[in-house]
Amino acid sequence: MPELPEVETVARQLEPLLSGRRLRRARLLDRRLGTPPVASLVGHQVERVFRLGKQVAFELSRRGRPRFMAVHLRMTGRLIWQDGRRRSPPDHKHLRARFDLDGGRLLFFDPRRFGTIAVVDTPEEIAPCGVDPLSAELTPGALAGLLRGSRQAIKAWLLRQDRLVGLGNIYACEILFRAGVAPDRAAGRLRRTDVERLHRALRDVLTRAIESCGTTFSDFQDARGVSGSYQRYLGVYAREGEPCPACGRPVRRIVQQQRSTFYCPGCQR
DNA sequence: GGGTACCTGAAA
DNA sequence: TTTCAGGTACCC
Repeated sequence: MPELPEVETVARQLEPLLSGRRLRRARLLDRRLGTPPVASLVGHQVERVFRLGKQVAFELSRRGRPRFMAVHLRMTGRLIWQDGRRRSPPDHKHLRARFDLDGGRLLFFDPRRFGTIAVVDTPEEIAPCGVDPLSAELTPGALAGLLRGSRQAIKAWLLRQDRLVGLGNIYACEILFRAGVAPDRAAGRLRRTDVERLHRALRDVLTRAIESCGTTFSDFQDARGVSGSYQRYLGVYAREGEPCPACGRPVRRIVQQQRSTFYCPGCQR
């Protein structure tokens, strides 16, 4: 569940569940995670949970000194809060890290093992360098400035985390569809009206997706896990051959950077 | 910039 | 058996 809306959803759900609880034990269960000093956070209290780019960030503190843990879900990571009274699930398959807090535990599952965990002293050390598409900073003019001079295809450009943070394959496709911009257009060649439509589409699609708690394909549900409903609104993603919801022409799939791009050749120019 | 690699599981 | 997957680090 790993693009901006899904990460935002996870952070919002965890925030009230974890805030104020003290960390009692922290265990990494997969060598691939390396050796972030999670044990040094034991005894700290969770102050807040928030999204930073595509990462779920935890601010913890002890005696007024803040520290931060950042979890990147990558492709298949999931963070699940489990109430203290409930027993651990019998199926601990893919459990990669476990954090015991007062009254419950935070479990990190990750089948593909691409996820990462970092422990740092300041949020700047976590922060990816791009602009958050939902921040007030990203005006249409600012977006035009970022795009200027780029010869990259706009679809590939939207995936660059050093320009905008948080977009992935699903939302890059959906945003271009909403904006009516063809995915192979050169990013720096978009006209002013294209940039304005792109800016609006960024806001509209992401805001709506967050309201829907993100997109979920595999439809498992868990007590406190996340299952979104934005897939209901997807216009083109994973809809190759189906009629475009706007014009009825079949949705087309192409490959850019070894990844699928879905678009409507009628609506996107 | 674009290709390749990193992992595992589900679906074709 | 092969292909595909919501991500990104690292190679030329």
